[in-house]
Amino acid sequence: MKDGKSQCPINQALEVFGDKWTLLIIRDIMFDGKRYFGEMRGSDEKIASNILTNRLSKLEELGILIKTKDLHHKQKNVYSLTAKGIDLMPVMIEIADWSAKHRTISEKDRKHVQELVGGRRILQKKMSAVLLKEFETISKNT
Amino acid sequence: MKDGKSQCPINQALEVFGDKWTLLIIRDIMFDGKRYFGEMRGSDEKIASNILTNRLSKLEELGILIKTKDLHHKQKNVYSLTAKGIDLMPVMIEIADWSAKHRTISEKDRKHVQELVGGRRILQKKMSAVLLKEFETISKNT
DNA sequence: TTTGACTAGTTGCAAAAAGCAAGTGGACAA
DNA sequence: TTGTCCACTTGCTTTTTGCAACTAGTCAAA
Repeated sequence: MKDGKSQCPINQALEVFGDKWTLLIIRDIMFDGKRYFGEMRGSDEKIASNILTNRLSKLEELGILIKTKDLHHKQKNVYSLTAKGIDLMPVMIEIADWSAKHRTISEKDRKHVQELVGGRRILQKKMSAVLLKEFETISKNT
Repeated sequence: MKDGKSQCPINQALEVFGDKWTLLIIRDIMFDGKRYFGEMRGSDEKIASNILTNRLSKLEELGILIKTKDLHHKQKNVYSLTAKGIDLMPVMIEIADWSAKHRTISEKDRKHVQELVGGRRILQKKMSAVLLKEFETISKNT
């Protein structure tokens, strides 16, 4: 235990996403195809812009996402998941599956979760590959 | 969306454990065999007693754990996971697996995580069954 | 049966984080 | 050049967290 912080795997993960907002941002990019600050700001949960700025920069520092300039709109940044971020997909899916079983969610989401869980291997790999390709493309151009 | 709260499965879950402490408490019970207030208070992360009280009662309200009296020590309470809490095991294991891959954890923990992930079906089912039996026993006596 | 340690909490206060609304400065399109 | 959109920033209030001290019931031993 260094810095008074435990090295327990659960605690190590919670130091990254043990808060109300971080996983919602990752969800926006991973499942909802959002890439811009404004798109994420517009999500249902209505994150405040200062918090969003804070979380995006933390996630960038941690190497979970990368920020690049949009080529067509200079004032816009594109946020994409890195491999480290994409690897959170199984976590996200298990969380969603638990919610589908024990919390109130919409029928549409229930179906979506079922697909992800049922076709875990196929669909999940496919989605991961798409995201990873995007990340690699971006990495090359920077 | 009711009460301004989104029904997204990720958000629904985060309303339960989207904070720094809740999953650590569940870890203590699920993997570390802790059942008493004092045991959890003594964990490496040093949760404050008022926060622990607060989280335990929230988790009880949510039906994720139940609080019963210890028969041999009247002043002690026993906290056990319900089926709803036990169902968080896949989430916990995926989180631990992600940490093993991307964060700093001890060799001992790494091995433990490997066992859990590798023998997912067998070991996980076995552990779930033990916890569930404990829960059922307790449920009958109350 | 008194003593002292242990139990699960509670209380009060200070510090940190979150939430809100308004503002900023650069880019863009007309 | 004017107005709009963009990603933030700033200042302030409210909420949450963290800390330390305290309480009341329980227990085991003297």
